[in-house]
Amino acid sequence: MSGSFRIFIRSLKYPAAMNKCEQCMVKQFSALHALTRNELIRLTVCKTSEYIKKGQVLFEEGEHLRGIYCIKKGICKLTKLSANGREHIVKLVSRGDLLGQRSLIGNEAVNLSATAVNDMEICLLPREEILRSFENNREFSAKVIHEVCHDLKEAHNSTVNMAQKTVKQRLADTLLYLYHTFGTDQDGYLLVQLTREELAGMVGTATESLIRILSVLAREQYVATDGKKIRLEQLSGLEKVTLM
Amino acid sequence: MSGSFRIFIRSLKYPAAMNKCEQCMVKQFSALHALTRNELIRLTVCKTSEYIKKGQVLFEEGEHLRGIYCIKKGICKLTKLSANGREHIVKLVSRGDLLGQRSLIGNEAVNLSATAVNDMEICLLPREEILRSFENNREFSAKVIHEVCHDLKEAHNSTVNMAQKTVKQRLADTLLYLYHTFGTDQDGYLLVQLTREELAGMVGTATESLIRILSVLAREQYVATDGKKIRLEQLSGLEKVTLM
DNA sequence: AAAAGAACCTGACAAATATCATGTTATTTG
DNA sequence: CAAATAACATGATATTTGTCAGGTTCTTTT
Repeated sequence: MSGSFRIFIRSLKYPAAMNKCEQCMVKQFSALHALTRNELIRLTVCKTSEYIKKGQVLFEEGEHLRGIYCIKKGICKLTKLSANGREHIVKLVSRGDLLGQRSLIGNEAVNLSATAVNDMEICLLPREEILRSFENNREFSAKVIHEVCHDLKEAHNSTVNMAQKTVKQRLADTLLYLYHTFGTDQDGYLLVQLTREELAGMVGTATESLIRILSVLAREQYVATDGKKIRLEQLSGLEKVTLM
Repeated sequence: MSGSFRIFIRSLKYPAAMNKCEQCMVKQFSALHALTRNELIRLTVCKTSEYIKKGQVLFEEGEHLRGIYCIKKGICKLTKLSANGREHIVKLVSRGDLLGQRSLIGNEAVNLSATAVNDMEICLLPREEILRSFENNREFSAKVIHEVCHDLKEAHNSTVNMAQKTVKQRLADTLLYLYHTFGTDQDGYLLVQLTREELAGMVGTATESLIRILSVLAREQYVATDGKKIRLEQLSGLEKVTLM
């Protein structure tokens, strides 16, 4: 009781309350949740916040990061340039996700490029500070490792899907993924709006092929499109498509 | 007869020297290298050794492992059954590699099946003991995590390759991988001998397609085949193929 | 509001890959 | 060793996907 009173007083004195890691709601979605109050306070003073415009690049394949990014707002695509010059989207990350843990832990250059899909708000948590918590806070490191392990599992699944499924199946997979991960607006349209080229980059196909097959799914009543907006009409039908 | 009797006596008195983790050379290739003498001694008493015949299954997708496997001898394929019933080979592991770290750390069922590609010798290091070292031995856990991070990077690369490269390019990749990872015999033939079906499972294609394209590479003088044996004739040529 | 550029779409065709059928050669097994 | 089985190989054909070329529509800029 008296504790929360003190906190209230302090937040009056330092009005930039929204920028304090201790009070940031976003951390509850990631390993940062395991950080202690002290660690968060230390982070607050050394982190930097950034606004990233849609289309802007956070970092590119081969760079060395200065820390890990915590996404407060917006969605970001992690891509890799293929030998034939196409941009393959390996993963989408959004509010609450961390970026760059693998490179930090592995002490390597990043393997993927990160580009904002819409306007973003992110914090850069410096390398040294995060590594310190990683060393000293067992719960934090366990969560980070857990996330990496989960990513690895997903990546293996994804590899097999790319190798064994048809474009139509992969598109159905991708649409269901977007639906379940990012949800829909009031009218049932997917909240993430990707260009056809980006969708093709996720599915792993040529843009023309993607457009064609999306319109096949529309003709078959599984989805409805309205410009860039896509609505899934028959989840069960799409799920059947993914299994052939 | 008297020989095996003596061995029997000795194994009672001095539990078979070759089976002591402290003296096992294989560990130098993996994170186990970081274990202390005491940890190794504890492992020696609780680990179990197994001989696995070619074709035998170590574990299957969905199982819960009782620990991690350390491969002393032989090669093992990690596979995943695709929706269309094909067996996709996600990775090959061999002498010195560990198996099941991800599942152990993530505390999940394994995502892949493991099958011996040739006769193997493995040790099962029980879950509790490994987890104890993982908790208490900083160097060990760091190495394990490092390995998982490396696997993740590889898996992402693999996903992009599956999505963006042609079968011919992927086959060239695979052959070069087998060459660099497992080497060749005196005559220059690849040491790992996979069936065409297994090769197809690595490349992610139909067996017939694999056979056809392998023979194209042979016709183009990049490789020479002699039954199951494959020799890479022009590394630089194959490397060019992988880049289109 | 016109112009420019990006995104979207479709047709025609080519290339890559899968599938089915069938035969041959190795390898394993009774 | 013969028989059975698995592995390998190739042709014919169907299907899937990519590429190129030409449009339309939407968005942004001037």
